[in-house]
Amino acid sequence: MKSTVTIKDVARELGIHHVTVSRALRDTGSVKEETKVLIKQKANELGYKPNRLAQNFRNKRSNVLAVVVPDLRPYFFAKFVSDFMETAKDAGYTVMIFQSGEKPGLEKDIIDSLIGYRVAGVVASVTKDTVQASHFEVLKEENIPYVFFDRAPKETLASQVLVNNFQGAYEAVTAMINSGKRRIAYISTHYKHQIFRDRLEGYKQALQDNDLPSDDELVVEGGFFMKDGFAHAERLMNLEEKPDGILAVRDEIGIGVIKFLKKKGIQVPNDVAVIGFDNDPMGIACEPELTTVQQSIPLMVASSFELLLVQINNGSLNFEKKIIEPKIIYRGSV
Amino acid sequence: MKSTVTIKDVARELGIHHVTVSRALRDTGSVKEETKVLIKQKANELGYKPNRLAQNFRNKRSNVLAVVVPDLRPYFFAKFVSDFMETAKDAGYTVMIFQSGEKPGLEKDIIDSLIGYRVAGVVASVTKDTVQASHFEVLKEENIPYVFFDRAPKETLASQVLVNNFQGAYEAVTAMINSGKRRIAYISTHYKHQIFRDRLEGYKQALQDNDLPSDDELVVEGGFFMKDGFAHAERLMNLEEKPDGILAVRDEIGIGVIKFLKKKGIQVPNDVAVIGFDNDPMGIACEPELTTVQQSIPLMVASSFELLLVQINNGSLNFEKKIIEPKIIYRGSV
DNA sequence: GTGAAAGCGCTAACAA
DNA sequence: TTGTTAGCGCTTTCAC
Repeated sequence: MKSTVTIKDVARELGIHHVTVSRALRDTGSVKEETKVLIKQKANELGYKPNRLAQNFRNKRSNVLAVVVPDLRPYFFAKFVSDFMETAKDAGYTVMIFQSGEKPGLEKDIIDSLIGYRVAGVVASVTKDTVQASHFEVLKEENIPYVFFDRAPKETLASQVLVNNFQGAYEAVTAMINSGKRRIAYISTHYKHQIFRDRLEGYKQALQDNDLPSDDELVVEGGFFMKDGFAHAERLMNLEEKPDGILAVRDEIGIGVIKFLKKKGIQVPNDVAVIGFDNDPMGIACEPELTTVQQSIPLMVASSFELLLVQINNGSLNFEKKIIEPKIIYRGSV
Repeated sequence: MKSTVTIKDVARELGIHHVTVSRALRDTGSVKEETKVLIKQKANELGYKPNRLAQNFRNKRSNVLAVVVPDLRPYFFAKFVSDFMETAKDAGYTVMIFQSGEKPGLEKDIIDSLIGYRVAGVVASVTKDTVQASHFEVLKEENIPYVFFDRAPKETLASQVLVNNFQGAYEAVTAMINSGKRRIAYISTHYKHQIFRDRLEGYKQALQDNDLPSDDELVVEGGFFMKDGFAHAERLMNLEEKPDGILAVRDEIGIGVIKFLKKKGIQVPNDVAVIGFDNDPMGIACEPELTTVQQSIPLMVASSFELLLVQINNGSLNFEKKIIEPKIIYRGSV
């Protein structure tokens, strides 16, 4: 049971001072090339692993980045986190992930604990009920930079990477109109959050620009999953005047819609067109394959990371807003 | 720009010793109830956040658990990690996640860095090419407990939570036989890893127990995604003697198979039955819905966590093997 | 019940 | 180029 090796152990073995070892291992200060080689060799031989806890503690800041998402399971977040981790790793950072479970209270606790870990920076997508940014302000006090992606609080002076949701919805609705649809519905999850409202606005604007009336009974909200899409579709198709196109705020909901329509023998896209958001691979599993509004995750990751790194390196917080333009992926449902 | 608050700040404000503050905040040792209340109040007022870096450093061990998975994106891993994080959080642990990208070399680097963070424990599912457990042994030297889940190295003396893959495949094949299928194929990802081999064995055994011949050309391997399932299905259906049932090693592959069959106008399950593994919600998106072999993730999480915690609390490593029995979720593809 | 002392492993700053 | 000193914030041990 060999106990943990420290720089002092390495130093003792070599009959030198542990500070020299520290310098050599980090390629800092000046150490004779010869001793440096010797040190690295010996460190390796003894199986020395730097104690990050001590390092980070001493440096008053860790090399850990925190990512806070509502839920890790949806493909969009899983993919973002996965890609972000790769990017961070390549830059020498380790990532801690936190799930707020869409609960603002939990989100606040997470932020508080993040401070305890003296993370180097935070990337967050807030819960759908997070309107205020107040619980993020403590990060500012601690001088910990943070960047919002995809979902940001309504008013915040932090950097953010957002998707042009208005445009995404606008184009999706326009695509359906272009393929001859005239009565288009919108299924949202809760409206509270800006991104869902932006989509709603884009939807309405597209109708208006095409001289199509907007009908409140075609705008429904609530839920997150296939079953919710299924239920909403049922309600919509029971309307006096049925829709001939449905925009779903998430692919999963869109798939639920398609499943309902098919069950009722309604043709997709001939009778009713469907478009979702997120480019979830699940959309390829369904039949017909779901047309979707894609938000480039690699681009969002790159931007988020960049905006964060600038702040970390400058040691100052700043405010920059980056808008990602969405793109419609045409498949079979429109 | 208020600088960080430490226990000394709290102590000074109250005119007491910082050690007393430390004790009060952790409810350790004996502190007069009255002062304790005062201390907590003041700490809260000043916005004191314990410096975890210092705490963990001083304690020589962090309250961080590491989870190492090949890839965070597949639903199985995303869900496991998500659930595991919840369980860990409730027990006061924070989680660091790492992706090995199915690369054993990277996996080794991850383990090494984990030691630097003095994590309290590690839960890992190894890459499909990890056969030896040698790079995990360093954890043993550092007395860091670890548990394998789902995929473990071939020979290891660490605790593990595995699924009875033999049984899962056996039952899946039996189910197809019971519904009248006689010529059943198996699409695997690589064979290297034990879990995929176990499934192969279960497949073969089921054939044998039903006096059905085993035909090598019905066993194919390679790939991970829908497109791979699609391609394999194409090859299988071009055979002289076509299969009437296909067992896919992953749901995504199974869905690819179904997509191919439907494209060719082959009826599922009437002409060909399909069963996958993982209970990926994606399987519900496809039509017909995919019958699948489910491995209870909540059970795996609970077991993994428990096996890990026992070791952490005992301060000793031990070896326990927990087998989770799979369950077939019947949907429409068989 | 509270305080004083010591030290975890590391690195910045200064000295030689 | 190398060594010495000091201290990060916290907790354990021992003394009062």
